[in-house]
Amino acid sequence: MTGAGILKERLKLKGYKMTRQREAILDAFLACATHLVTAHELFRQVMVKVPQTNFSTVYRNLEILVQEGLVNKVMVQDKTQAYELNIESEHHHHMICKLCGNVQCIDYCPIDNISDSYGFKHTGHRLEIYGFCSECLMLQTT
Amino acid sequence: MTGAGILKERLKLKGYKMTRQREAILDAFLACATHLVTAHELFRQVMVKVPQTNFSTVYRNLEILVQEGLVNKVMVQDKTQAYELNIESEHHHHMICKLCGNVQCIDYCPIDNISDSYGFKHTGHRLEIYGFCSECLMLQTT
DNA sequence: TTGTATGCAAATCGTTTGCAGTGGG
DNA sequence: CCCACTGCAAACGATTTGCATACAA
Repeated sequence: MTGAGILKERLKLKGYKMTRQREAILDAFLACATHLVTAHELFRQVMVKVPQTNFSTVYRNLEILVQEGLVNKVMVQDKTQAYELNIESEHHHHMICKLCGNVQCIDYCPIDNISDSYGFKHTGHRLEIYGFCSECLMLQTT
Repeated sequence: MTGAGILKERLKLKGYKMTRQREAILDAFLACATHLVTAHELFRQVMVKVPQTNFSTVYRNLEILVQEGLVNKVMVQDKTQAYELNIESEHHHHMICKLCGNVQCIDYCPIDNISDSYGFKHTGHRLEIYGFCSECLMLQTT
């Protein structure tokens, strides 16, 4: 197990039951959780494996993941809500192309030691970098 | 003029007509645009001056401001859409309290020279710092 | 006068909720 | 068996749109 079952394990430990729908949702989430996932993308993927799954089931399970702290609910500019894994080793930020909307991850993080200025206790942060990805840049110059 | 009329001027130059509602919306926006404003906050403020103003008018004007590049449409985690002035001199970031939701501005910006790595052309960014504000921290320790 | 801007009401979209039935442990 | 989980349908809140009217230029 490459950690692929990490969400299932955590939920089982917490006493959650493992239904077909939930399992499909967790699988689908892990399959694409290196980047941001919307509820709709997730729903679409889940439907492939467990076609009767209901949209509200997806939302309810996402909400459980958020409440258990396993997943962050996240907003990307001009988009709908998205979700990402909340595992320390996964800390990273995003570069978002303003033309094609493509999202790249970067490990670089300049915020590590900004904490606790202004009497504010820093527990986390979110950084998004906007611009143009290399593909779109090339298309423009041709 | 301290720049208070900057939005009006720009829109007039572009050929937009200046109605009472639009004027009230722009005034209200400028009055609180040092921080993030939601459409609802704005609507509430506009209603004080021009009570018959309709919600869709507020939305339509915000959309115009966004399209003219004068305002950024922005998402803050777990909140609804918000808007902020898009003027260079206003560049700053936010610290958002996870308890009371209070938003503080910080001028500090660690991102100035991250640009253009990974073949990505950096044109802008968004940084939000989450944690607990001093008031909430005090309430917790008492 | 003329076309832009507005008010109103209805539509739309994403998300949430109540309730009755299903099924995992 | 029992309670958590699901499906369904309806509610909900934020935002958008169509259309007839009002008003700035």
